[in-house]
Amino acid sequence: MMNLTHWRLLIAITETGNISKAAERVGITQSGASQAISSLEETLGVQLLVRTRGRVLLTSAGERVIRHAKTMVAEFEAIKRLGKEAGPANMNRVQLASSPTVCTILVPPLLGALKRTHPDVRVVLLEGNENDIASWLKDDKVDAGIVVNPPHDSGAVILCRSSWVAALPQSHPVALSDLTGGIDICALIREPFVVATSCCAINRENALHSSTLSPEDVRATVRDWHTALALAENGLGVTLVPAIAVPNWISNLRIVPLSSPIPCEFGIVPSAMGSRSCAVHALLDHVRATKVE
DNA sequence: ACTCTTACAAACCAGGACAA
DNA sequence: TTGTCCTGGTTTGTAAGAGT
Repeated sequence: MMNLTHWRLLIAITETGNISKAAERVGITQSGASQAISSLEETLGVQLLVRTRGRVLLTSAGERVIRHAKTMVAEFEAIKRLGKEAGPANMNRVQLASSPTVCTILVPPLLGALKRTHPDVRVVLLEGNENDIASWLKDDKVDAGIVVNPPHDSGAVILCRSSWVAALPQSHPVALSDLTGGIDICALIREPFVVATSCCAINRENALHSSTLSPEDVRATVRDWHTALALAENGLGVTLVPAIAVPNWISNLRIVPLSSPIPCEFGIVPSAMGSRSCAVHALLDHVRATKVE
């Protein structure tokens, strides 16, 4: 007969090197542990441990068995977590990943409106960079994530549409010129440049990628659009950000649309786990029902 | 000799399976 | 639903082996 206690005990013995301590750790008596291991060895028909006075060691068969035992116990713990996460307390919970910049811009109004339409849905926000968000979505660590220009096959629901705009210091020679009709991105990339990668490092779907152009003189590469704007405001260079990322408090910058507009979409992408969650569907339905700007 | 650790046996208990 | 049987685990007591 084998059960999880046997495997936990075996793992504990290899970690403590001592049957008595291992027994204490898994909550059985020394005698019970000794008998349990003997029973395990008898059932498997192979010796798993070499008992010496100072230390109990694994045989080569034991080494092979313990690898499977650890997997088994880990899988069982994962199943338990799954049950806990799917329990009544978490049925209406959505873990939503987002970059700090997007959290600032899009998430507060989204959550405010969601609270009115779906007061029972509880959103837990997780801030991370774009790599974190991609990894969390892939590994089902979150239910959904906000992604810039999500792939069409990702099941994303578009939360917001915007377009890229140039931000230039007020005193910049280009900013002083006639920019009726927008600014040509080719002219922009010859200027000292602040590159903002926020949310765009994964699929490179930023304005520069869309235009297949590279700035000639990169003065800084930052993640946060607000940081890029602050650097531009202080004369470090020009930058490109989505129009919705430009806050009201910007005063020393001239914000100019591109002469050839490059669109930018923000979508909520559900993870595999999230796509099976009622709460995530409620969130996505709410976004679908909301008029996208 | 003493201590520590492990192994073993016997009695007992708890829980599950099953039949009535 | 209840009683019986079986299985697995615990406790208690004891013995053996090895280190100090």
